[in-house]
Amino acid sequence: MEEAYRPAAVEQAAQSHWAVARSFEVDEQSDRQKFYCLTMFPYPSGRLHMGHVRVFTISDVIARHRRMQGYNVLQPMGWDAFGMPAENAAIERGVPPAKWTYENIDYMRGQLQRLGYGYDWRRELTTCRPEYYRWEQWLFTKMFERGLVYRKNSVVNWDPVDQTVLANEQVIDGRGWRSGALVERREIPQWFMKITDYADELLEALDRLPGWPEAVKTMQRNWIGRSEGLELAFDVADSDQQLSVYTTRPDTLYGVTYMAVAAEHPLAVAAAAGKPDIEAFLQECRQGQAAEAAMETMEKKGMPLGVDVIHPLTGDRVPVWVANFVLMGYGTGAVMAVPGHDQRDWEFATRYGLPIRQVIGASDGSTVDLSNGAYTEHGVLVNSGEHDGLDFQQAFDALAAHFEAQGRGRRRVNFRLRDWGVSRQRYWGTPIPIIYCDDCGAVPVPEADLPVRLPEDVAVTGAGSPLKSMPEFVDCACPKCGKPAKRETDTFDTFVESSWYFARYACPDADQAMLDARADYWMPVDQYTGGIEHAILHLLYSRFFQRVMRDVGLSRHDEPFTNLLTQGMVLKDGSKMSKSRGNTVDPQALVEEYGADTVRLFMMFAAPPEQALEWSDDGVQGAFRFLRRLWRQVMAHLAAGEPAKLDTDSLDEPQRALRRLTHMTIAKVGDDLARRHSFNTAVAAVMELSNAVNRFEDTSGQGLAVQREAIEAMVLMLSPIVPHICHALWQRLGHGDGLVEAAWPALDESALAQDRLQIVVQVNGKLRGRVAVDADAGQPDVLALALAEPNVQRFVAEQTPRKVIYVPGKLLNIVI
RNA sequence: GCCGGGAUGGCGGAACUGGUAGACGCGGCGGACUCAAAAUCCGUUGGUGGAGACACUGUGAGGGUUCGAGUCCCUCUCCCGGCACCA
Repeated sequence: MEEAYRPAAVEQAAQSHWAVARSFEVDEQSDRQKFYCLTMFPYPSGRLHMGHVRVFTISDVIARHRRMQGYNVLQPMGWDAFGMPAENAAIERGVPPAKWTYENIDYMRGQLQRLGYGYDWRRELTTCRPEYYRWEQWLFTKMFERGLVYRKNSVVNWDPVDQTVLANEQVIDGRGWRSGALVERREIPQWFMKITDYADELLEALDRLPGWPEAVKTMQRNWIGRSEGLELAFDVADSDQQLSVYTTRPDTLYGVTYMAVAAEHPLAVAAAAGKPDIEAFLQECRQGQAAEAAMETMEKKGMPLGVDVIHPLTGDRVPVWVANFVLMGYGTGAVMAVPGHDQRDWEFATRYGLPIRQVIGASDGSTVDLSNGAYTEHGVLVNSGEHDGLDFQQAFDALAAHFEAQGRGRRRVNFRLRDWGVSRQRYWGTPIPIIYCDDCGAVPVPEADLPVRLPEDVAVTGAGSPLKSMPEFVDCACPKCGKPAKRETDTFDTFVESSWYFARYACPDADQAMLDARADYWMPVDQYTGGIEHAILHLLYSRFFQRVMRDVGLSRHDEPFTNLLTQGMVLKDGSKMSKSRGNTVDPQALVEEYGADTVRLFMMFAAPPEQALEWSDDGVQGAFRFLRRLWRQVMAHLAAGEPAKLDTDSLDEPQRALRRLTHMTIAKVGDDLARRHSFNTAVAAVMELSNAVNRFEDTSGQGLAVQREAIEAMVLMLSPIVPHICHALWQRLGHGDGLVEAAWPALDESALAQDRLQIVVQVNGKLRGRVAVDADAGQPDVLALALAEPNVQRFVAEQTPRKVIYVPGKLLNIVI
């Protein structure tokens, strides 16, 4: 009786072997090349979901494959442990966020271990622990010293009923999720990090990241949004004030027919004094949410302020409007409107009956029609006085020089990228290490007093941060003058923790410094894997922090991640599987029913990693069936008798054919795993080899030898994906417990040689037949054979080929 | 609204550099084994026509380039992700 496949026992045995042998614990003492394989660490939401299983399995497959190729592989795991869900759980269930978080971590760690991922658990990081966050507090104080952080007002979603700041996702249809109150925009003072100081470097370095997907680099380029333009001051009529604007289209200056300012702009605020209708409009502009998507999609509205500016070239009076789509936080909070040549300005002008003036003509002299929309191409200036006839660049240069000489304007490079606001009015985060003193202002907490510990035993109510009502936290002495002072109660954006954790894994226990020499050994990350949803924010902040760490002398690297794989989301019912949407599928039940290997195999086989994967319960069965078939196949092979020693010179044609497939599969799977990250096709290729071995019934000595080679290659090639069953099969094949240390199977190029090839024959590009030819046949031989094919004859008939296209070894196309 | 991506059988997907569309798997259908079922094994499976050989047709829609287009170009539709406080 054959031994049956029992996943629970097989997986338990393999995992305890790895644990006892400390297979995945690595250090810097190695003569092998290092390979740092990392996934974006999870938020401990309670249970693993399918998105986690997908990304961790991808990374584990890459890590295990690299090990087999001889690299010294580091694969760590940790917890992005601060964040809103812990506070929400606290509000709903009364559990303190710390307790909830630590319990989730313990549960999820067990789930990860059950899935058999090859992590060095000695390096586990938990960002809500003071040993971790003290170093980001420390880095913040270093940035403070260097002038890389500052405080300014910025806008938040304000819930006027709960008297609290809301996250964008807590605003539903413009109302607070708990109170139902209409959300308002409110400005409060917040801390910012000067990521814009690095804008140029962050942009240019993208050109030197060949290991990143183009889509991600394009998104980051557009996000940084470098532009060259002109900053220009308009004089306010009947006043000594000026109104400054930034424009990338100074060539359209003669087409300005109105100006638009933000509701918070001083000019608007001043104009509202004593004018109830303007005041009412400004009030209306404060309604609504802070999210940019909301601002961009809302109805464009405005109102004249009754103030004019003087056009700097024509001297005409130009009316100033206040408009709800102009944001005080961007640029100067004011724009010059050119409705003839800017689509948004055109729509606004059309709505309010403002004049639309053409000042740009088509370069080819064709007529420009402004009745259905703006003409936004670069063209030639018209109706522009002495500047008529200039092209975009000539006009730009002429006007810039003119206004620079006048002192009224200057050329400026502008970025769409804004400084990173890191203040959050929440409890469950890293305390911002600042003390406010009436005399000394904002003072960073001295290094000796770090970390500023977050009190963990608190009651969270949902109405503001509990820190504010904790005198033992707030009240302190000014580090400079010693007078009574108040501690900052805001905490960091949780993106701060995830902007440097990758480096800390190298030296998680360092207690004298944020990073030590071990980080230089392991960094940069060789392969970083995570969700495409992080393409901009997390990845850009991490690139910024890596440079800050470099500039304060902690690292010698510019970029944190050499190669990036952005895996698609696991969707259910067409949208992202996430805790907040409540549409998760629990992998635990599947692991219990089929085992970790089945779940891993299914995730890798169901879709290519970059693509979104629409979840379906079908298919898991198929993965399980394949593993059972594989198991039986090995058992049947072992029962068939002892193979002879493989003698490649004495093989017959079927034996050579199986051997060719074995080595073709080794080449393909190696390439699929390392270069293409195409795990689904790697699995498919091994399945094909398995099917071929099943059909191969030769039990002679050499027949069994060729089978043995195929089967051992299959077990080795599948081992990164389904390591437990392969560990057990490798044992049964007589290799002991050593699979985890085994090398990737060697490719025998000589096995790939073929002496006959199949050539596809087309007539006028349509498939009409196939011919078998000698491997060294040339086009004339192939053409002669092709013309002899009856079906090809039918279509060629008496006609003379006009053209023959031959793709050597593949295809012949006869054009008639 | 802006930026990025996607769409291929009943389903997940394959086709890597413009060269055989549908590999591999799921599901379906037919059969073997079984008292029966499950499991397993064998065969078959895009659509239409045909006994068959084979032909026509087919990769979201419409157009184009090419000997040849799922792949390249243009226009459009729908879906997904991001938009700075979800992580």
